[in-house]
This record gives sequence, C-alpha cells and structure tokens, in this order.
Amino acid sequence: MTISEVSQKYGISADTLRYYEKAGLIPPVNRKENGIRDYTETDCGWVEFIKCMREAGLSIEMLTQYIALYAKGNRTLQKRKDLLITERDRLKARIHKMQQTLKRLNYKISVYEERIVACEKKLLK
Amino acid sequence: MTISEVSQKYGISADTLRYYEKAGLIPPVNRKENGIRDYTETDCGWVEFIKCMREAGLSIEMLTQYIALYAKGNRTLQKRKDLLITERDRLKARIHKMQQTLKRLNYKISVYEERIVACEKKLLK
DNA sequence: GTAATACTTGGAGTTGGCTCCAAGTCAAGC
DNA sequence: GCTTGACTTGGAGCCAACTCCAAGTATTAC
Repeated sequence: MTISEVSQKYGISADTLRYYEKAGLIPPVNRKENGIRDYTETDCGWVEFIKCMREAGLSIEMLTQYIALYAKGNRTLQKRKDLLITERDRLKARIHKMQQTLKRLNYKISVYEERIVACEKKLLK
Repeated sequence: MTISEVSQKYGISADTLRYYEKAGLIPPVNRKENGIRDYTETDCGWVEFIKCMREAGLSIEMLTQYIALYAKGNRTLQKRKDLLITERDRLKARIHKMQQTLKRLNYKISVYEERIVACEKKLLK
C-alpha cells in the first residue's frame, strides 16, 4: 500500500504519516527497492493503533517510548505493560473528569431551556 | 482576592489567568482603585468554570465566543444554549471514543500479563 | 526614604503537533 | 525522450495555548 492509500484509509495526511514514522511513533515502514514506502498489513496496524491512541489524547512522547521499548524485544514486556497501565490510568481519570463536565453542561443547558421558556412567557403577556 | 491567591486556589498560573482575561475567556475581573485585580466570588466562579471547560478540552476560541455572547445580555440566550449543545455533543463523542480506547488498553494490558506469565514459566523450566 | 515584594502591561519566546515547501528521484504514458 | 504525477528528504513555518520577560508602579517593612 502506498502512503497516499494509507492516508486515505485512515484519514491521516501523508505528511503526518511520514512525521509519525520519523518521530518513531510507528516502527519503520516497509519500503520497495527504490525506497518508496509500501505499507504492509502490519504497518497499517501500527498506523491504526497510533491513530486511536492519539485521538484519545496519548502524547507523542509516550507513544514514541512505547515503540522504542517494542523495538528492543521481549525483555521490555514488563516496562511496556507498566507504561500502558500508567496511560490507562491517566485516560480513565480524564474520562471521569469529562463525564463530570458533561453533566455540568447538560445541567447548564437545562437551565438555559427554562430561562428561554420564561422569557417567551414574559413576551406573551 | 489577589491574582496569586486565585492562582493558588485553582492551580492556574497568574500568567494564564491574565491571558484568559485578555483573551476574553472570562469577563473583565474586578479591580482596586490602583488597577490591581481583586477577584470577587463571581470572578472566581468564572475562573472555575473555564478551568473545568478547558480541562475537558473545550477550545479557547469557543469559550471566548460564549463569553462574548454572555456579555451581550439576555437576547443571546438561545445562541448560548446552541453553543453549549454543540460542545456538549462534541464532548460526548470524545468521551465515547476514549472509552473505546480505554477498553482497548485494558485488553492490551491483559495480553501483556499473559505473555509475561508465559515468559516466566519458560524461564523456570 | 529605601529595599523588598507583589502587582501591572505589552510583547516575545516556547512547546506539541502537525503542515507546507523546495529540490530531487523514479515509473508510466504519449 | 520528455512530461506528468506520485513519491522521497530535510527543514522551515504555523497554530493553539500558554509561559516568560522587561520595564514600570504601588504597598509594606524596616
């Protein structure tokens, strides 16, 4: 798969895909003899994974660390797991906070609803 | 309340508090005769509100719009409500996505657990 | 009265995360 | 064989959201 096809498939610009690779966010992508990127299924899998993690707010720095550990092989299993746990807990906390804020917004919206109804009644008098 | 007290109270730097005010993220803060900020309860309420919304990922641009509408008084009630609804829906969608990612991380962590256990068994043999 | 401290402002600098650009290479179509 | 178009690279530029800085003023402590 070419970079533009992968770009299409995941809705990530080719520039960003190259940036992710250069920054070590995904392992080096497979190349054709002439040096042009030719994404394998595995490469695509990494792209999809990183897209998902980025959208959830995990930092590029952390994901880079994770990939660096991955590249070092089996002896980093525990470290990788620890990293994921840290990020999982952070994500959990963020979600919790956002849920509180969601409730608050819903409440605020309901208050606006009441106020708007009250205003309309006043105008009808 | 002085800016540094408010900074302490909410864990927001004085610079950021000034930036928020200048950018129109919070209505102009009460001042003493000499021009020094003297946050009222209401001012603090706004700070707390904006802190909450920023932490949930609402953009400065959107919050600025909201405050601008607020400053125009009652005739912007409907618009403000609409703005809040848009942001509420966005927030909901983000939370949903993050929950999916949370599940994925949890699954990944469990896979690591198994692999680590398997590795340890191998070593004991 | 003067030194220290906490504030004021406008504006420059920084960071994270892209996004764009110039210059070059290569394969395909005419 | 030459143009077109998709790719390559390194590096510059951009945007959101702060963060820092210099120069100045006001209050308090001695």
